[in-house]
Amino acid sequence: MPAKKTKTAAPLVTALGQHRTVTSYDVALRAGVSQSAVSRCFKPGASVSAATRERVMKAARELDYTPNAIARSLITRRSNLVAVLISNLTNLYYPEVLSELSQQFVKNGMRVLLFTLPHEADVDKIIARVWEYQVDGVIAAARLSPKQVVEFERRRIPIVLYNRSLHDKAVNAVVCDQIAGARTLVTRLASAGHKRFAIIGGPKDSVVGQERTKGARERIAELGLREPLVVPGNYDYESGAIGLREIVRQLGRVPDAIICGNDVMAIGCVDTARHELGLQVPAKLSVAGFDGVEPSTWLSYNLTTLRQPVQKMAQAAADMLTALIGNPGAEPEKRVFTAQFIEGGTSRLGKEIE
Amino acid sequence: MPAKKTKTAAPLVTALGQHRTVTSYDVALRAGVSQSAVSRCFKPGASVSAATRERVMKAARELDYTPNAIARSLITRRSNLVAVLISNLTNLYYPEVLSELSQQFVKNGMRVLLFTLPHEADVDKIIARVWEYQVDGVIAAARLSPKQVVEFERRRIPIVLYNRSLHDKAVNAVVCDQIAGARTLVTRLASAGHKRFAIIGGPKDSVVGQERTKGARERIAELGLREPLVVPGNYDYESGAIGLREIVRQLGRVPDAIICGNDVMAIGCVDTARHELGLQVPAKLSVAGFDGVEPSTWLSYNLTTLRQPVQKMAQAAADMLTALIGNPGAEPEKRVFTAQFIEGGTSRLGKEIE
DNA sequence: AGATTTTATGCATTCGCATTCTTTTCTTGT
DNA sequence: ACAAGAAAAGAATGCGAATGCATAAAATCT
Repeated sequence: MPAKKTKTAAPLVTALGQHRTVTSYDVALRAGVSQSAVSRCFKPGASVSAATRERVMKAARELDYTPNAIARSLITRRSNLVAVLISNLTNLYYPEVLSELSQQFVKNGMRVLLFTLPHEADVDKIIARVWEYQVDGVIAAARLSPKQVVEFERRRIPIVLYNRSLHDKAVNAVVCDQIAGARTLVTRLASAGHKRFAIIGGPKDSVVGQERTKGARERIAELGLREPLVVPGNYDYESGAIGLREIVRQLGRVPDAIICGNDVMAIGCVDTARHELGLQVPAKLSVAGFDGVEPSTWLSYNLTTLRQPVQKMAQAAADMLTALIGNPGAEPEKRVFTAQFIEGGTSRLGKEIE
Repeated sequence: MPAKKTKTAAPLVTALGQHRTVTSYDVALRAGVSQSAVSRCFKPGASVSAATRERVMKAARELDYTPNAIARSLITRRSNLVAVLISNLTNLYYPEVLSELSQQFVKNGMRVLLFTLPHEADVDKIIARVWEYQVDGVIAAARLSPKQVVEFERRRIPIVLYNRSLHDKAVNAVVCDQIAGARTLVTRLASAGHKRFAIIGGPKDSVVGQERTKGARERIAELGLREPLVVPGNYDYESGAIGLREIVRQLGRVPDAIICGNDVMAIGCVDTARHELGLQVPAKLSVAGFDGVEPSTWLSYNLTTLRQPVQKMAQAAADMLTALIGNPGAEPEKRVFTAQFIEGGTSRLGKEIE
């Protein structure tokens, strides 16, 4: 019969100088208690006497013991990891989101596993990596196909979409009302006398971009104004420049106002107008964007834009996901925020036209 | 005597509709092989026959089996997690770094565990969270005290500092030669006739900022020019504005050139000069920054700056850390990169002064 | 003081997978 | 056709912590 598990543990440092990690068992040995006692000392609210806790904590400190979250996850089936999927950190808007999300999750005792999805990359392959880590939940601030979203649900991983949602399916999401925002923008510009609009839209696969364009077109139509020229963009500075040139070329003239799918394109548009085409903004052309990123507030631009309440939205997303993790069966919920209209200085908003 | 482990596994879906996760054992059962065989099928280069691999993979596909990285980490003692510590994602410079790092690590088969360190927060507390997850290594692109860095080494967690290093201790680091960059800047400006310099420096605890200031002062002194006024800054837009006002106030005049500790402050400085003080840049004042972030290239600024080779640096950092993880005993190495001087349009560099 | 409840502690087992060791099966040479 | 060696598969163990269960100790009640 093999000997019962002996009390003499392996040494922490072997003859070769390799180090073992300190385990709860080592602490137990040093404190003269059982491993379970040590475990309980690190679990808030567990039943341990003050004396035991004292001794265990002392031993733990002396050995520099830190509970192994990996081992813990294995048995509790909770990794306390949240995957955050983000398309494009170079997008100015996303770092802000990520930063806020990170803070919120840390506050809720969760850790953020970051997945950046470069456009070219095989998204499916990267997503596959998500399963492996048994994340408790996912925030998706990236373009996922409906199929991909459904896949998360099928695997019972709570997912909250950030600033996007699905047309044909109820899903947890935190969004900003893009259509309302775009309509406001048009309304304000139109009532200040703008008549000819053009739009530099977002990429085809961006629902947010589609909605911004859609809202603007709708409102323009409602107001009986001429249908705007819409050129595609890519959300980057260069797209704003190219878009403007294209608009001027196709129209053969400069429109009253250009609505851009985001701030960075608007900035590119303003710069190109001023520095390349010699067009005064806003005197000869009004430009507006979306998002309210920091550079939009810089004096050179002072952009007319719709600022998204990023902080509130990130907090909502984090809270929503945390709630879902506690209660996976909940009905999908969609939290809609409203963007704040920033008047800015890149558009004539005081009836100055004509 | 208790019955030997029976072959009939628990059902995947219980009566209550709760789902178990699919394990290698489930796959084994379905494929009619042992659990070890399944394990081997997912280990490249392991000894498995083609027939077995076929059947196992089929079963795995049918059950949607994904190996549990948590369990794997526990036994292999490799989490394949890398912690990335970043101060301030709102800093424009860092998202680029993070994005590159993330790509690189994913390419190397590692996952990024993100830790953002808000300035106010208790950094030690956040760092404590790093231990728990048994990360294989750490990239620190945040202000850590030497004590904190040493703590990582004591715990034998490989760490690579990004864009910072320690004065009194050899440590793995990827940096950009700030002093050389600053000297180049001064040299170029001075040879174009700039005589009176002022500096908007970085925060006191930023080594990078200190070096930039130091390099500039040194070179200014060497050239026999008047000692520059140095005002402190915080790396943000507002600091550039405040810095400029302060410089003008203290000097009672406008200097020939202002060197700013980073691009965003330079942008704030340019904007304030142009739009608030009515000072033409570069005609009346030259401004230069550091980093080469995207907005520095925008037409409104076209900033004179020292662009850091972020991509190369991030790649170097990722490679260095990956190497360290494979070979923890290696000597600390410091990889120094050189910033690229971007002439830009915010400074008179063609002997146009006087 | 004895009975009963409450609180602490320990034992043994478990999470899912990798790996060592052993056994079985398959090659291949003679 | 059979032995010897190689290759493949299986059984068993353990990574480090949490937890149900059983028991011991302390606290409360009668």
